[in-house]
Amino acid sequence: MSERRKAYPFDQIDPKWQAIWEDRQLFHAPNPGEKNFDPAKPKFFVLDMFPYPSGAGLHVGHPEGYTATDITARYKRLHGFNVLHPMGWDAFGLPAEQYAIRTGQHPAITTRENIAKFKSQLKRIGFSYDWQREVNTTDPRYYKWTQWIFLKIYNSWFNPETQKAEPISTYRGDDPDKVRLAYVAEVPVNWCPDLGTVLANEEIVDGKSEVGGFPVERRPMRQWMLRITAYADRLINELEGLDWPESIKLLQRNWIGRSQGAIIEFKVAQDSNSHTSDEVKLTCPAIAVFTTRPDTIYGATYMVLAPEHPLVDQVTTEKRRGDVQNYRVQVSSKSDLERTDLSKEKSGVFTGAFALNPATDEKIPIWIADYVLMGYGTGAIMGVPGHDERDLEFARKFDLTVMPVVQAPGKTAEESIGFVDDGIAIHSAIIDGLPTPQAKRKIIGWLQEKGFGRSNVNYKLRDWLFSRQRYWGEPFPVVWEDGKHRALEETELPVIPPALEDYKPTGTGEPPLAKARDWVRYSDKAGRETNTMPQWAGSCWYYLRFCDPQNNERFVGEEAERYWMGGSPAPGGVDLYIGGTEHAVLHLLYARFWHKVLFDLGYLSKPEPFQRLVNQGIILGEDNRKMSKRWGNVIDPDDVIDEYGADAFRCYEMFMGPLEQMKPWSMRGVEGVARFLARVWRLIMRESQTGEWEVSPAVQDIEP
RNA sequence: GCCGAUGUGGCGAAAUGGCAGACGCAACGGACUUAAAAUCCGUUGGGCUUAAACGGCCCGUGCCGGUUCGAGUCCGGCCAUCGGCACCA
Repeated sequence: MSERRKAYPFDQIDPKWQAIWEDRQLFHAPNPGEKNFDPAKPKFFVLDMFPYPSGAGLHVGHPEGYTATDITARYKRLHGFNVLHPMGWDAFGLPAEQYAIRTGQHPAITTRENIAKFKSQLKRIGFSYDWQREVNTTDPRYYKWTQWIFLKIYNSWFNPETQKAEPISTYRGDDPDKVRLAYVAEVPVNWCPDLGTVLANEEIVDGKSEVGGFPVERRPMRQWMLRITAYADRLINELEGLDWPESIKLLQRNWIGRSQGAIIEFKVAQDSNSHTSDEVKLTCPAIAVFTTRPDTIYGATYMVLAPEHPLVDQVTTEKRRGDVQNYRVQVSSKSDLERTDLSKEKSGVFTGAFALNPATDEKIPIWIADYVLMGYGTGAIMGVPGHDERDLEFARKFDLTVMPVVQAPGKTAEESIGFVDDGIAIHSAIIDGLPTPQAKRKIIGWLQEKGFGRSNVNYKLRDWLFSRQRYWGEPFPVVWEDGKHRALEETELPVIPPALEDYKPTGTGEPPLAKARDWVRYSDKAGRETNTMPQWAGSCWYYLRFCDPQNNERFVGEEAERYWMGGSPAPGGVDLYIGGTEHAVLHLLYARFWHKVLFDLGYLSKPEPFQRLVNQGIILGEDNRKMSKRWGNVIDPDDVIDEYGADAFRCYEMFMGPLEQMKPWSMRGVEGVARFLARVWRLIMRESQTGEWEVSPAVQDIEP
């Protein structure tokens, strides 16, 4: 039984043209200085979010965005652009390492095999990538430069005067280690016992690890941090000129979470403490709070510290010490997840201490409660139950004084309780009668004058926790000597990880690299840093490497960078970047941060990497559920191409509906597209008696 | 709770403010075939008019209102679904 004849002979067409593309290297984009480079052509940089080459191979979601960029690339080439359309591999990562733990096979081998599979699948679909520019983040020739960029970050500080990163040599203070953009800190981190590593805030979803969904706990550990908070304002402001979906810009703005407000110092009332001594008076003079509503200070009738606040022990009275300790233990035993889950109901305990409201001079009680988070602001708040929902709920539960100090339009003072928007200040002495914005300005001025406070901007964004206790990642180009860290010289790069027999996490938080004693030993006195960088490191700059992937002298050549990333008069940077929304606050924020540091240091032409961003939607299974082995609804692109060919596959990917939308796969839809293509084919071709395709007699040359 | 997106046939969907439903799926009818599959051709939003066909008419883009000669499209207010954030002071 011979194979059924294909209505459209894609089995002949696909390989024929793919071989021709390959032979003639038709999709290679020449760099300035290369032969065939035409300076008259404008450039166009079309980028896909490069994949992690997993063992499972491509799924139909990958080629959706890739098809869209490929169409754009081909269109732009035909319109006379020099088009940079590259592909590569974000290949450091957990699955290869976990496979290594199970089988002992080195992750580099697994990675090489997976890349080969991905690459052959992409070629079969017929994408017009410039394969001469392929990059792989796990290649020492690539991560040498990832480490080099880390050195640049380490050897820089953020100058608040210029609002720019500068070489650390320009820093005039006494201890440069305090201001480096890469620094070591003992901080409460997200420790994931199942993964045996710490994770960044951005990698935690609902109190669980984004990868694997394992529980995450807080514990203090010594870790490498990157000072991304220094760039908070620029990361918000410079979103402005970008052609990105509004929703993604918003996600980033919210994640950075800028709030304009004031820090106000509340003195602890001296006679409030039964065991008050001179010592306490000296060591515990005031508690700082952050508020966005300094104008409501006359309504601050109590104060709350986070249970973990360092001053809790000092202010708590002997009588209340037992209750306070119990509450703190109770809170600390809850995971972050439980803490937010059970948070509907307010809880807290009185410390027995009182603070002085600087505006009213009234004594107000100091409580601790877990609705105040140590990680935000100063870890302490002034409670204004009249004009904050949470404070009102707390005050009602514990019977604290509620006072209206902002009058809502058209309401009486009493009716204005619970009003949280801008209104008119009442019962507020010096700011009485002022609308909220003026009241804020005036009270901040007054607080500043009296030395009680100052205006302040606060961010939700935390510094980026940059070290991982893993094997399969970039080693840090850092050594430790006498308890101090020291960066290696550029000439010592790349730092290549040691061969290991056993890749297992130690479980203690000590990285697996620590097991390689010989490797760790750098000199008689110095030992290597054994943490590795997170997977995001490689993807933070891969688009730059695509501009000049084989350069051994520099992370990217100056001329190549200017040409592909500069792009005057166009806005510059990557002209079109397509990928999923899942990277909205991860890759897309981190990459912007690195880009800005390199820009400040003079290595790049433009402050932003990705000018235009489009998010593709998720492709669901035929049953309208997310594709997953569990549901058995996963579509393998190879199967589709076997049956219908690359053209039908690609056409269907684009035919399904708007790129940005979430939508279900349909095999019948693929079939329909295939029939459509066959009709187009037969407009020109017909099958002869012997079964050969020949030009239809209906098609004739016409004399011009 | 806050923010964002979406809402059009039986289904996936299309439509610079200008003939709503292109294209595809499914369904139905037909051609080819001994027959079926495959393939090809045709019909297909709802209703009325007509013996039937042709033709003609009315109603239709979640709901209510507005702007406009004209609204799926623009504006205001609801409702529903999906997604993100969520004690952020």
